[in-house]
Amino acid sequence: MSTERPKYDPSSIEPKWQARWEQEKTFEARRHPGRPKAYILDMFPYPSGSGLHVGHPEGYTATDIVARYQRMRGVDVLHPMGWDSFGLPAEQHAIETGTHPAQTTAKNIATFKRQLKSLGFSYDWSRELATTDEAYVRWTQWIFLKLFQRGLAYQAELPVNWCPALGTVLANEEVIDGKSERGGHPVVRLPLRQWTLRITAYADRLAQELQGLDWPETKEKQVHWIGRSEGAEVDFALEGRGEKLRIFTTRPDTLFGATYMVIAPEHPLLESLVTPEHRQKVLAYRDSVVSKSDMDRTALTKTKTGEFTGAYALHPISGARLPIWVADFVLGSYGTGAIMSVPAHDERDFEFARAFGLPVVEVVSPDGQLHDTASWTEAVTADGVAVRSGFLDGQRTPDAKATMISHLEQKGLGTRRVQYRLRDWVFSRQRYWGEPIPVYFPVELPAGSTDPRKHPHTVRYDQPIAVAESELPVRLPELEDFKPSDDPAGPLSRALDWRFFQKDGKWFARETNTMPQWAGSCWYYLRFIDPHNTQAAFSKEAYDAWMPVDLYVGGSEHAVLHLLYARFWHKVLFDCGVVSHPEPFGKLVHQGMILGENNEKMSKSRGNVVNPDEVVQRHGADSLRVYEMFMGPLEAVKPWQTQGVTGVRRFLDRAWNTLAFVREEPGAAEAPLDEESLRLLHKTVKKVGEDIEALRLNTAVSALMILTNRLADIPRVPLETARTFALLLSPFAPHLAEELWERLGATKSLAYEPWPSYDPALTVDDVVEMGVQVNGKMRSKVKLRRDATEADVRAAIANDPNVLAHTQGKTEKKFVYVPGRIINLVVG
RNA sequence: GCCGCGGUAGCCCAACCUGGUAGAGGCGCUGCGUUCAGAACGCAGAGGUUGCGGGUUCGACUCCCGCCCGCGGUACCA
Repeated sequence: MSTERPKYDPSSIEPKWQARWEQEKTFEARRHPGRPKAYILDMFPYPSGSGLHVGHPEGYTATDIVARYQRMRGVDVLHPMGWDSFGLPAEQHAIETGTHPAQTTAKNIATFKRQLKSLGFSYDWSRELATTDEAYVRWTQWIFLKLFQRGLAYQAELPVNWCPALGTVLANEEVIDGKSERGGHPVVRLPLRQWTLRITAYADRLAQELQGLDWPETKEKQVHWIGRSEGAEVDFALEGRGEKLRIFTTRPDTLFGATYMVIAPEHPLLESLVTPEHRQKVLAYRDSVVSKSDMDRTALTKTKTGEFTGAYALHPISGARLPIWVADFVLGSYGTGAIMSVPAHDERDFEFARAFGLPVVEVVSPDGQLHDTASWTEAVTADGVAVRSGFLDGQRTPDAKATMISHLEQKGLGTRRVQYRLRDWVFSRQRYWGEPIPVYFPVELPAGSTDPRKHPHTVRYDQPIAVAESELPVRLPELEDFKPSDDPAGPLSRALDWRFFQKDGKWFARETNTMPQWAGSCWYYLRFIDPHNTQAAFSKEAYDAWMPVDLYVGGSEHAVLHLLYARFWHKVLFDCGVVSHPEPFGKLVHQGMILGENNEKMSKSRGNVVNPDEVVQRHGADSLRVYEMFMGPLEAVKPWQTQGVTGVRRFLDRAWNTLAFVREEPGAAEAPLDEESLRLLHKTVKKVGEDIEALRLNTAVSALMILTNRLADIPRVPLETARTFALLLSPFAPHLAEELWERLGATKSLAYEPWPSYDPALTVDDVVEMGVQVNGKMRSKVKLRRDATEADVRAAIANDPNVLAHTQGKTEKKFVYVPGRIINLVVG
């Protein structure tokens, strides 16, 4: 063949087209009146120091394909990218090297941006933003003030995991066996003033408004996380005391089966109710538990532990004396931190009762008969009929619950109550590299003190004052030293000139806690619609033009936290009238993780990390993109196969060799396409379009491969066919497609070229081969027109020896003929 | 334990939604062509009791029931 022809060379084609797109601002999002819009969003990355890994381009390629496809269909597309750039690693790096986190962050962003650009994604880079930008922080703080003004941001004393050696507060996951995961330093549980967001006020809406969303199983995860349970709060009198012990139960119908009470080790009444003779043991037990993190408490305690306090509660109806125990399986942070124990009908209570020899009384019976619990090996938790329960006797469980609650409410002994597993969101971090919380407090100076930076003073944390909107953003102070101190107030407390200021002759102190990394990602999708607005977070026009997000793709590790937090903020903004949809993300897809070649999670320590830069260098961005889509279903977890990339590279090579020179062939413009190839072409146009819309990108690639193989086989490819192919390929391998498009005679980018259409009549074959079964077993095949009649079929198979061999001497019982599908002779 | 997803050729995966000839595509393997030889390329080919057991049906990878295995999430939330 003509050896003069250039080979497919992605290393020259790809930079050429990337430069062209950038220069011509091809992908700047513009809204045209009357056109449909699509807001196609990736979860923006945290720009880590190690750069992009092959997992990033998976979701990004999928959205890019959809974005490019939609543009070709005449849809206005918003497809932005930015950086979730606050975060611990940059701060940790600062502590170790003294490099300012802003510097590290800028450097990492530059690397990420270069890598993403090398993959040819069609982002509108003019909308790039970073959560660390002051212009962005300003509006993050503005939203915080909205929460604060609505009473949804409040301060509370909460126990945290404080590690004095590291000088930091640790997440539960970072504490193992009472020691820090990193370094093994002791960790103490310490109550600390924290900003908290009242997400529980939105619990029901967050659960219910999931219903209309096109989301995967993530919806169930969120519902479970929110964990609504309905029940009652009941007050138990304490023997010999004025106070009551309030408990929460979902089974008020089992009240008569309560044989003892259990309170959490952190219960406020514990100290005062424990009797002198039990005091020592109870307090020792409490101390042993309280120092543990929640994780350890729940993970390590398979067998129940606890102590009797010596105190008794009185049953609100029967007046029976119920011993009060303390045990760590009762959590201080859920419900009221106290329970009534009904061992016959609750697994945990049953276990505890057996461990400590407490009585088990049956009050719910499957058959209404009375049973002896002595031989029971487990609790009966199913619904049944109330027994040994006075006025409830004979009632089914649901009725008994309702009856008991009304009774309690009537007598003033308890109330109906809905309880959530979801807790309010601890929103402050004792860190430097985060958004300052835009709040300050009055400072009181005792006589003789004039300057809180030098003299003793009291900060009135109980009187928080919102920073005026006009003064936003509150910027981070410059620090030389990012090291934590032994003060849990965090590094900002050392920036005295920043922290303390005077106004109208009075001293005030700024909040020294910062926001968690989640804050910035809670609303970035809103800033993308109007990223340069200096008057507002975004304009109403921009909102109406682009919102809501039509497709949101990102990892399922964010299924609960990020996606719940963002929805929460959105709903608050909805209530403020700032946004006009109750939900921000219409359709959500989680891409599956890409494993290493050895089928294990990619990690440096396993030595199985694939670097996308190397793949791009070797085979080009188009090969990487197409391979990642071809690996398997987008949502599936799948292993990397280096040989697979080679296979895709061969496909692109073949496409190049088959199509790049079509125009130079004499007579290409008039060359006819044989009927079978024509049908395949139309089938492919149909399938690729449908597959993109359903995000079945693996099978779309496969369809393109089939078409390529066919075109490579026919003697001459017509120019129009080659042009159609380039358009079909372009969302997947945009650089190669643009290059082909140009070689086939175009002078401008194909980015807005109309997506090819197809003739439905050509997408079905009129002659099909059908299987012929006898009694359901395949015996032969026959080629017939799709619209063949039963008589045609009978004629066609009448003399088929393979069929006759199995029907000879038998009588036909049934003749099944599904046109285009199957023929089945049932004989006997 | 509970919830979710999955199990098809040596490997990655189609076909399952909507039952109808088990195979689209890629990798690997075998043979042939090409080559001094290899790589690349081209052509041809082999390879499966669809995790197991039962049910429904003329017909089950597909639908239903029960189990086994793998992965992810969650874990004493009263």
